[in-house]
Amino acid sequence: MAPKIKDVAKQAGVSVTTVSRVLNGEKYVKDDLKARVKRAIDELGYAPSHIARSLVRKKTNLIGVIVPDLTSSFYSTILSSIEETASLNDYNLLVCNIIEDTDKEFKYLNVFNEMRVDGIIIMHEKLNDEIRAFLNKLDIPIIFSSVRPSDQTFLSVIIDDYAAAFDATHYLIELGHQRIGFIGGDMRDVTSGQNRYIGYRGALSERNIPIVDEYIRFGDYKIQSGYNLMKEILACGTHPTAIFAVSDDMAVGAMNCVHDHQLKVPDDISIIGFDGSQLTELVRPQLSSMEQPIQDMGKVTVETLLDLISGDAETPKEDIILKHKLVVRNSCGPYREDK
Amino acid sequence: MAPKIKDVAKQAGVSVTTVSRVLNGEKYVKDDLKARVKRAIDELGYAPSHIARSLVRKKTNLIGVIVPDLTSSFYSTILSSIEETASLNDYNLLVCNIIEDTDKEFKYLNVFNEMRVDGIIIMHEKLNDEIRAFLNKLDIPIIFSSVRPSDQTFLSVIIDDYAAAFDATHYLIELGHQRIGFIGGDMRDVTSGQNRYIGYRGALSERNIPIVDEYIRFGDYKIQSGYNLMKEILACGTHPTAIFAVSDDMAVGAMNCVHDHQLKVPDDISIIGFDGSQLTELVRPQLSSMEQPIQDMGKVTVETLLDLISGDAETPKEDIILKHKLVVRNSCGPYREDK
DNA sequence: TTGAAAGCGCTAACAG
DNA sequence: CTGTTAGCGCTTTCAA
Repeated sequence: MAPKIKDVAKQAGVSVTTVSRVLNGEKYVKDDLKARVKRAIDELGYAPSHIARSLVRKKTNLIGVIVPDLTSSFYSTILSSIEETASLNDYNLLVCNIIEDTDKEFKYLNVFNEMRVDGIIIMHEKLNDEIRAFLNKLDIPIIFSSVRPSDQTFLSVIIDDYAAAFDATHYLIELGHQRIGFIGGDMRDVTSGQNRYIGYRGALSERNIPIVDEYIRFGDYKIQSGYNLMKEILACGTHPTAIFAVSDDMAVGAMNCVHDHQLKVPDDISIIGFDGSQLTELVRPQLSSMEQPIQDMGKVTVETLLDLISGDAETPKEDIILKHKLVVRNSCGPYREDK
Repeated sequence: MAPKIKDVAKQAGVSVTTVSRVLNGEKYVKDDLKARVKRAIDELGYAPSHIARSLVRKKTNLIGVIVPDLTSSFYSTILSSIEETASLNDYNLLVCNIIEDTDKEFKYLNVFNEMRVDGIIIMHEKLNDEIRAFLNKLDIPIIFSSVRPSDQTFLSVIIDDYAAAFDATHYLIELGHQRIGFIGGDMRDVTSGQNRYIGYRGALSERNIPIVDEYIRFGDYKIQSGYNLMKEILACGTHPTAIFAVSDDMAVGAMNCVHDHQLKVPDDISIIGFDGSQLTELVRPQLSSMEQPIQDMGKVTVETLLDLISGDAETPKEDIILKHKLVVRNSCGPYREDK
């Protein structure tokens, strides 16, 4: 059995209180006692039980994180940033990978509650009623990262998805494209689904470019989905000369589809992605993308959550909007007459 | 403050023991009491404290996981599988992303210890002396996944890296290639560094194909590294007609480099990767790869660790070797005279 | 400066 | 079947 504080006390010939004091770096301990305690700790290889500490301190230094898909380049990167920031602040991550599995999510939320985690980070916005109700009853600070659920009860760290989608589409228009297709997300998602779609339409409307329903498809943000939707779009009579996909994954899927149809990106079809994931630099041609500040998003999410946890007065009441940024690589070219 | 078991007991007019009993699904509780307790739990929105339970049960249902790089396709996939299996068995994951940061790893290992996690999964093999010593003193079950550290103290779930590398190289030879380059890993790593290298050499030797040092480079498994090493190899007078890269990431980097030099895969150079990560199907041409059973590896790792934790007699004393598998896609072609 | 003792929220003998 | 009670390993008054 691992040694306990009592064993250390005995070994050092002091009371447990004194041991506790040196453990917690308190001042009022004479140097010689402190030294004896430290030696005893070393000799016994003692490590304080975080469990016992949590019980009395009512603080676990645990953050529960709900990720939609660990294997996605976007989420794994943001998670990595979350982990880094948490670690820097002496917090640890309990991660749950829910793959569209609502039951699993609910179960984990319950576990987080029982674990008495200090805070919860959620990275998807498809909350069902059961979960929404549960979340509202929970008195654990909750923050959403990269998404905002439809009700405004919780704080979110996001970008302005409407503006970002608008700007991405605008970029394609500026390149001279008129037939611009849209590979969208889930319209049940406000931020990544609806807002990006509206932004796309907004940019076209502003220039009086007709909106062609045939060029517009919705999927699930994944590569395969991008591939399939692109296939449908290519089946249109005169297909678009440019595509705006609302995730890099979908954009890559679309690129692959174009490739498999013996067409060239960007010569035949320009494609712009969204997110700024690692994929952008990994594919050929490299993917231009409307990028979210992924690293920063993770960092800000954790820092804001920690403020929420510590009950800091300065904690923002409104969503935190980070800046998006167009990063041009090689997947978009000017419109060419002959195509 | 969240309600405690005592509150439930009072509300239901029973003792805390009875509440504890229905909480733990014990038999000897009369139905009417059971019903009253359940109602009280609902009314109060009571959730038992995992902290308190852990303290008395001496079991946390926590598994600490050390991942070298969360954003890597290989590790995020295996982590995803680990998470799934753990969740199925009511275990939760504490994840630590160490990015070649030994201090962070040491710190986390200490945290795992203080948290009294029930088991630890480690996915890298570069243990320094300090960490090795710490691990040996720890009396928490530890298992290595996808790697095996040089000393045999701990159990590993791996493939036969020598055989896999041999087979991959052999495949290229069968395609008629004689000038076969090698993009390797870190030679301090026994499994993914040394064994794969020896396997490569073994396959060449078997056919009496001379080993050309110029065609052999070592890196860090990442895309950028593969890119850079390929660049060096292409700078050789007569460059190889085929490349074996010991990670899919490096293989993709090499492919990109070939592409950026206006050469074609596989027409000019064949490339085979290693791992079987998601990247293989995402790039064009799709990458042939010597695949590890990633999903299964995560699953087996957790299941074996759980056996270790429960002290099952059947727990294997020797490393668990899973089967590798060559998956042919479009990145390797037959040797052509004209190239 | 130091220590004794109460208690964090729960489980598990041990009685009844 | 049900309740009393003693801890689990630590922090924290409160006294000394």
